[in-house]
Amino acid sequence: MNGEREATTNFIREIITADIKSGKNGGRVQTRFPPEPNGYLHIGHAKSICLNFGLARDFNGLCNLRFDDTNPIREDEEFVESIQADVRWLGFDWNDRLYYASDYFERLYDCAGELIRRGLAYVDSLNAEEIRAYRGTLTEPGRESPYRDRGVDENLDLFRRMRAGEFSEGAHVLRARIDMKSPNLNMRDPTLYRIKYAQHHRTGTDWCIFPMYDFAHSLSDSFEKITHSICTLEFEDHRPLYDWFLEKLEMFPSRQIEFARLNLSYTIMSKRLLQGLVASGRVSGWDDPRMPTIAGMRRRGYSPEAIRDFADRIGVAKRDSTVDLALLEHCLREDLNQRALRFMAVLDPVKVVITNYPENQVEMLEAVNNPEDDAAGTRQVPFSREIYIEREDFRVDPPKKYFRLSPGSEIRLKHAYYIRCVDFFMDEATGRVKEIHCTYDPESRGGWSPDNRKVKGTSHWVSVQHALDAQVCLFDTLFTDPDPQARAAAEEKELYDFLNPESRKVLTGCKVEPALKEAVPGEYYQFLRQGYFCLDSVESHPGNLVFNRSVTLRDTWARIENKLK
RNA sequence: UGGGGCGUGGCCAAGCGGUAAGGCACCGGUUUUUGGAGCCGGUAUUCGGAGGUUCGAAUCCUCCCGCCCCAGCCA
Repeated sequence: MNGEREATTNFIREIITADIKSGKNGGRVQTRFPPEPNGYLHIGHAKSICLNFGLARDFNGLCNLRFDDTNPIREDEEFVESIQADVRWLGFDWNDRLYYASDYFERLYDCAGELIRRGLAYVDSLNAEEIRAYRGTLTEPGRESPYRDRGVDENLDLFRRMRAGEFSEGAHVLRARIDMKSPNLNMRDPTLYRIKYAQHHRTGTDWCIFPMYDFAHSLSDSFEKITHSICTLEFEDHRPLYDWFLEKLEMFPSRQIEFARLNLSYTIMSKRLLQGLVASGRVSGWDDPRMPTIAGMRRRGYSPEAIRDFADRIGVAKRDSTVDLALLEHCLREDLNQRALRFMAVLDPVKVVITNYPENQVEMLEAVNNPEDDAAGTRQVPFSREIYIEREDFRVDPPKKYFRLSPGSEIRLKHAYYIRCVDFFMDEATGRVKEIHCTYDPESRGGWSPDNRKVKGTSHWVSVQHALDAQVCLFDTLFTDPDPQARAAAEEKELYDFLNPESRKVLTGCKVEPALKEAVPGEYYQFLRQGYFCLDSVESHPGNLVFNRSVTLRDTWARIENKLK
């Protein structure tokens, strides 16, 4: 990973640095990214991925990929595949260290047995409601289950029979015997195993008992000799339990460290809610370009470099925070500005006839592919008597400071000639401008004039007879409120009430320069003065170009015009 | 009125007793064949509040206030 910005230090790096210095774990650093395969990865996961793999990279360590697949009814193979594809696309490699918690089911079962033998776990036959009632509340201690003092042999037998499928779901659970009076609810005899007759995506029907997160996660980390187990803040209360298992079982002491998950303005990060958008058809799928998912962002035209840079810039801390979407967009623009090939595309075309330009003449003009990168070279763009320019680049009554085309004014056509507006025609029916007549200055070929006169405006354009038709999707934020969840809760409304009806606008009849015929998915393009675009990997087909706008360019004029109002 | 965390500019975030980094956003200027990009400059007398310790506190102590998380056989 070259040219990567140096991430500023953070409390986790300090902990690791101190651990290495003190010789803990022999100076070894090993982390892991442990997704549950029950949905697609989103930008919040990207933060965690960059953190875990980044730490391993920077401290000469390793980072494992481990699927936390202990709940068969929510998990699916589709997600284990998408997750691997997304992590790889982000630029990280787990080599041969791909693990599944389900691969540890036998070992976990043995550890549970050992806990029973040590008198630290028991089979409880209370039902779910009873267990909840016995747990107590935040302010009242819990009560011990009447089954809490079953003997070791009975517990072992019951647990074996749970595994053997002798009981129905909910009949029994295995619980740790810790402290029903603990102020930390997680320590009030937490459930370790529950019975579920469900098809598991990997173990099929081999198992009908499944370990709970706390038990499986702690031990899995230890099995893999994870030195620093990094998770989000809501697991802080689970740490005593995480440590309890490893201590009681005398296992490798992985250390859990918690950091604040990412929140991003104008979107949501909850897997459950994202799933809801997909299921209800409010978006086209997990990879809808408006989704904050890795798949959605990839399809939108985000680069892995931009996302990694973003992850480095937002930092890692324990404070709840919501990062401004503007920072993400900035990271994308900064990356794409360096590498995106420039093209001209007219999204809302209006025809211009250059009345003094010879009919039937076509000349090829040289255009720079990327002013930020000489190596990108140049291309030839066809010019002719009739061209399209952007409708908003012409005003019958130009406002102050407007220096684009208007009756009598002169502008530069990028890479081409200076043109001056001599006439225009309205469409009676729509009241819109139908056609503009201009004259061009033959001396200004290439966009310069011998007399060095200044033209303030430069417009992009496309030759009518050479233009390619294209469809362009313009995206805006998925929600209208920076914090739609909080807003919905505050106003007792539905989250969906704050979906942005303008989050996706489809433009048809756009005119793009002929070179774009060679456009391919996965490439990044800049449409001059408009923004960064990419070919839609799903909708676009040869002869039917569909571009997605990844992010706009900064638009100073829009800002000025807004202020004038 | 249980426990666990967190409070530094609009949004992130360094800072770890020696007198408030950096980024984004914003505002100026400059430059420009993208009103893009670039470049230069500006924006916290102050670190949730109040006391205290100290020659000196965002950093240490005390109290107060605010926000987040926890009562799944979810992760």
